[in-house]
Amino acid sequence: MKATMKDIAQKTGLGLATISKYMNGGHVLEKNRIAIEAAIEELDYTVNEFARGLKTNRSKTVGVVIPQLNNIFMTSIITNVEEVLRRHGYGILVTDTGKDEEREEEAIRFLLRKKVDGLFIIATSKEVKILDVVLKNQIPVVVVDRKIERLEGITDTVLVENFQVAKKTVQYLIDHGHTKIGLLIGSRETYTSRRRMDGYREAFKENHIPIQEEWIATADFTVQGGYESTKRLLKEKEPITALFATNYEMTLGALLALNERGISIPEQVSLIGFDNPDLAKAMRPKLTLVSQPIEEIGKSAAKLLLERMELRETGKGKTIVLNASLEEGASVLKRINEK
Amino acid sequence: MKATMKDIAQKTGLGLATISKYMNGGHVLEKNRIAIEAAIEELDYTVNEFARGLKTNRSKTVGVVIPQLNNIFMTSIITNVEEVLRRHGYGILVTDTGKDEEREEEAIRFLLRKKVDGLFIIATSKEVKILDVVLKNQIPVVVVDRKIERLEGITDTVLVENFQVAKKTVQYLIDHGHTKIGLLIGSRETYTSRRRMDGYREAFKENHIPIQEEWIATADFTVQGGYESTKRLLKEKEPITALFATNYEMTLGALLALNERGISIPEQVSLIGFDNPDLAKAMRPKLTLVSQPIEEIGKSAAKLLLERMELRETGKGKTIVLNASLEEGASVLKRINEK
DNA sequence: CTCCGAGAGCGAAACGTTTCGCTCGTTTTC
DNA sequence: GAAAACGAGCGAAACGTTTCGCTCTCGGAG
Repeated sequence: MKATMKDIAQKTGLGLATISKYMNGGHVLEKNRIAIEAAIEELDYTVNEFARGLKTNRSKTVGVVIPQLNNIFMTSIITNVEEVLRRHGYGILVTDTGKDEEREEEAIRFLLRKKVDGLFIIATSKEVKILDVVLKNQIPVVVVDRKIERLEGITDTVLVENFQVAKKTVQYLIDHGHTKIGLLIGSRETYTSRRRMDGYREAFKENHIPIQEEWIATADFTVQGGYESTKRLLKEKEPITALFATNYEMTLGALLALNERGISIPEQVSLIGFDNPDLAKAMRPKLTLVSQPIEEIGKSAAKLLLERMELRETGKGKTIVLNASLEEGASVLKRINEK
Repeated sequence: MKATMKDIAQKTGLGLATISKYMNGGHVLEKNRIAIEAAIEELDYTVNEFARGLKTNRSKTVGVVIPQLNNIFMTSIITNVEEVLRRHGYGILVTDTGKDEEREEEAIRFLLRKKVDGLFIIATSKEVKILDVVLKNQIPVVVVDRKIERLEGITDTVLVENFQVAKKTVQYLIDHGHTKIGLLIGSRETYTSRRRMDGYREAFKENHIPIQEEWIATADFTVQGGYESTKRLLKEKEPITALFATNYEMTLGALLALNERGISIPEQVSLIGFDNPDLAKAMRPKLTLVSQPIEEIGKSAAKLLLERMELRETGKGKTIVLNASLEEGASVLKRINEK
């Protein structure tokens, strides 16, 4: 039915090995090249990836393990990873763990069976034990966004400097006279959330300002969570004067809640958001926010993995730390007569 | 290195064919079954999917072609599709076309090379000519959410009844005394947007109410677009009294814009949103919205494709049309003294 | 007691590549 | 001008499955 290399060899009068060589970018005589190309065109030949894989043991496919797909940050990373990899002939097999540790393990096992050449993971569980199996199979892994402590120095990692930027952001609020600052984080277990929270705490500590634990709200990384937590924060006895939301969805939720309550930004409550500069710029007042280099995260991770796969290394413990930046808008009020 | 069937055969003293039979769910004698399982365990054997694929010509992988990943509707579908397919041993190869027709074609060609067993597509271009090649290769295609007219009766399709629900929604607004109704759609080219817009027009027509073209705003399916378009609508000379946003992101954008302007819902402007009942329920006032059966879309599409792949059919032109429903909240005001 | 059929197991031939170790002819080098 | 070096092409042996057409065994029907 479908044409094979043998057919091309027959048609051109060349040997099988020569066709194979051509198909893999090798040099053949000009006249043979033309003949081969003509035959390919005529027979509509394409390499059979199964046979190729059987010989080379590469699928030209990588796995992506993500906690949940309902989140702009995650999907932006996927988009960028996909773009870079596809350009290099790699497809991405996406799996969603639904933030469940068991499903995470299942997903990775599944990808292993599918013979992926490499793996990206934004981890759900702390240890991700199953990754040991992956590494034993010589499959390179790039850990993205959430560090897996026990694998430091073993797998490659791409992270954002969350601690410093969070600290700096809170410092910025403190410098503007705020001491009652709400914080919206995803959960207390997630690496990035913890880092951001630690930065928050550190800023308070350095300024010798006491923290109220109620100011720290876990909002599940969702719009809804941000909305509800913000409402809760507004009801606290010690009313906050500023709010820092640590992802895009929670930022939207906070905005909705504040607006709905008729609380003006920044006059009554100052707000600092996260990600998505486009929206922030369009808004009035222009939103001050922490901007992560989302595109770069995906692209760096992709390039790192590509390199490992090309060289058939499993990873060298290289860690790329990217900086997020605080982009000043007009959503933070300078409080003068603070007491 | 890695164990093969031959090793299992050797270890158990059985023939290769018997092991293969076992691996594919065939019956073997109890004592052999035990021996095989022990050997598999001991040698840590797994089937080599490349070799299997070479023989069977199936990759147990399907392609997913999506216009853009930054959209809850799209990602929810992927999530559901992935869940169902993975349970059946299929992986999903996700490609993002970035709403570009050329990239859409490229993506499909790419998936073809990757030897996917089936394809889901939420189409970017109107014709998607390249699908002819896919079908010629006997690969079943399920068209999701956006009908491809020329393939009616050829590929299977899963759609939402957009026209009726949009008409009904607008009728609902009209019944509540609104005649100046803004509409946020994604673009004028997209199938779903057109259907929703047609429903909107039809409702006006049936009620003999004139439409102002300026009320129809294209907002690119994004929060930002919804936000900006809503602001624009609020500035029109003929001020709208109601707004219908036709996806989740644009709904959020509209909410932001309305709240920011201090326009109370529903007293000054009534709002009907789209998708994501969770947020809608949490909000005050509870948002009236059109709810699409997102989970069902993904699951139906997945089941449909699974069936085709199992039976090695390429599709029979079956169309599943799911109903969206109007869920009443408190974000629409009944205008009494309309004139 | 014989015969038959079902069930289990087997051997070997594919599937379509890549790659190793050759040969052969042409070009370069001293 | 001979030897060496090089580039191009080739044949054949893998890679690890599935599957076709067998054989063999055993139990039950007649």
